[in-house]
Amino acid sequence: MKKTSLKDIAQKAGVSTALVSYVLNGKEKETRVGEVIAKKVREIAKELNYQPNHLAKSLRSGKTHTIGLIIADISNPFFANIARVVEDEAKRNGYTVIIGSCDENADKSWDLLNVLINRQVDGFIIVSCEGSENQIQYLKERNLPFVLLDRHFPDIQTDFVATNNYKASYDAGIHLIKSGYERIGLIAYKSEMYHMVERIRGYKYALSDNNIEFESNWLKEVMFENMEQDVKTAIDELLASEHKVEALIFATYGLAINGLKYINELRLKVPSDLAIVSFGQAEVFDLYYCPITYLRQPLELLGKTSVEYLLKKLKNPDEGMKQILMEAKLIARDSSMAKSVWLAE
Amino acid sequence: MKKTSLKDIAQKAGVSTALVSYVLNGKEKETRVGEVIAKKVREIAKELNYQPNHLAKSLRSGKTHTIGLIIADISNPFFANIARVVEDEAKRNGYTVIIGSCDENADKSWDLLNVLINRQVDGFIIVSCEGSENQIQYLKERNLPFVLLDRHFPDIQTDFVATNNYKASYDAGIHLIKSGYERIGLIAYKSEMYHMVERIRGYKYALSDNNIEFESNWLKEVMFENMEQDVKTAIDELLASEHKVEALIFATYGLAINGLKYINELRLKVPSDLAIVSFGQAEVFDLYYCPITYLRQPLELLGKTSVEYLLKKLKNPDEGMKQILMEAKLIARDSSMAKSVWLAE
DNA sequence: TAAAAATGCTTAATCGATTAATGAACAACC
DNA sequence: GGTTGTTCATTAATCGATTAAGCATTTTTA
Repeated sequence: MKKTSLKDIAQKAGVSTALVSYVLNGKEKETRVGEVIAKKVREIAKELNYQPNHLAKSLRSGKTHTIGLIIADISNPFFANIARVVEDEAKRNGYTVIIGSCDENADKSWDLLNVLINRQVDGFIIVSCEGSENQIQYLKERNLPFVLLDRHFPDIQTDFVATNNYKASYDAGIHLIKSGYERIGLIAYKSEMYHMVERIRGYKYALSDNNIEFESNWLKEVMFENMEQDVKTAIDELLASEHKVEALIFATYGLAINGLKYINELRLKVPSDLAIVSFGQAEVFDLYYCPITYLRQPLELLGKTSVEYLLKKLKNPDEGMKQILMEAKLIARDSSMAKSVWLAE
Repeated sequence: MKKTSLKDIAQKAGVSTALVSYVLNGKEKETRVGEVIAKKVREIAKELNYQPNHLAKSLRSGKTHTIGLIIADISNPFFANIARVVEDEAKRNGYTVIIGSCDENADKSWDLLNVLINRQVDGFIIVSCEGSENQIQYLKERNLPFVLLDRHFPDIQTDFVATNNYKASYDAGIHLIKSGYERIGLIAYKSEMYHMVERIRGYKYALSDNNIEFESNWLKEVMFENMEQDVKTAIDELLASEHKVEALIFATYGLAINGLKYINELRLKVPSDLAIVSFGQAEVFDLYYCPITYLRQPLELLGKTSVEYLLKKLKNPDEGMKQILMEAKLIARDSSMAKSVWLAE
């Protein structure tokens, strides 16, 4: 049995499809449809359980009520959760989301973008990956609406909703220093992405603002593609006796996971052998034998705001540019316990 | 600048849109298009960077090349990963996936289903939640193609791809018994879902096959909605002196997370105070101070196979029913270490 | 009372692609 | 020369909904 269409209703009511369309779109007033017949049409529509055909509507209107969400790495629970928030918020507004993960790969991101453009999504929310600046430029040139989420490019003027990574990282450093640690390392990705650059900058400033001279071998930048091995090497080096660090900041969730695994292997005790603060958030941090201090980003708010701004742009293409930085919150746990506390034990 | 359409090409080539359509769909032979003009059309199409309009195609053909994926709980990393696999596999076949999580809520699942039907997805892959049998029946009645993934209903004849939960659970029990544990508890959900019933059944049979008499207070069935508190109570009861268990199986990832948190709180040592085996898989299990033994389900294969079968059904609606059970693999780690080993330490 | 305005509904084009049916031009055959 | 066949291309309907324009009526206005 086929779906009921406007035509079916029109036939049954003995009127034209135009009239049915007017009634069901609440345009009876403007188009002067008779009350009696309007009521009849509505009844028949209900009776036949009429559901408008999205495709036909979209074809006509050019609007699909669909948002394309491109995520740099969906296996990261932070992103997975943000995807969920975006999906929920979009649904609340009558939009459907098509999600794609590019796995930090610009080529894959480009493919995804094309699939989504082809599907005629109305707009994009994008967590960019390294080397995808050209894609953002492309969207700008083609005048396709989008909002960057969590990551942005300072050299490209775009809307974005992101975390203040400088501040977050600075806070992490300050927190460790206040807890009595001085030799503090940072494991980050080797990347030119702005969020990473900012995390490194914040860390350095936290040190220098507290008269701790930054030592270049406290900073380890590892390759995403070779993370597991690189993190091990980095930790080995950070713990080599000459410049042994007593605390360590992980610039991402993935780095923390790999780092903690290795720290376990080495049978190092957190925080007495090595204090830890990490970006990202996940159940692991709670469950670790010594719960991990982490920077909680305003996940819900980031996701919701990005949807909100995108939808605003869709409604009004001339909407002004929005560039929002939100603050992360440091959640202090035992992994960065004040040095004095465990020294006393 | 608007997208180029068939019409634009037709105009530029001085032919009808029909001819252009034939050429670009590779039907030149059947429809006897002249070679010269065919070449010309192809060149113009390339020059104008023609991309067919999905909406128009879909409207005409009734096929959207889209799959609806309904997941019971996307915050569970097992499901998140399976969603990824499904998405990748679908993309490889030219299909786009629309994902929705119903958060184990049948009403939400129903809403999702309707959104997706409305979007005219070609078919569904569904990880069902409790109380959604009627939805499956509905799909059957309306003759909408679908494949159940990971969970299925024994009373409804459908295609499905799932894990042999009985066997997995049985294996978990056997493994613990072989490791020297006898008083073994199970924390599961209170649920009539078949996968849960099977997990309980497997556990019981493992005991009875080894002449261990099952004690009813070894089995704790908790409410999904009140998991955190219920798990604590369950563990408290399982450890109450009269019927203290020495090993514990968690029937799901979520239960394990909550359980392990509480076990940490209680400062119990795994495995000497309590040995652990869990369903699910996630980085947490590796990272726990005592790595957790778990049942690895064939995630990739489950996802891929479900897509494969669904696509087969889409191509040929009369395709026979497929009901596949795959085996989980027990990954032994320290949390279920042989009793003799830690007794000796 | 004739022109203007309001009322209630229909026609037909449109979005972009597909495809059955048809047609025109020319060659081949008896 | 008329019939049949082949080749190459066009016409027009269709998918389902939207909407500007148009067409009868009836009512109002001058």
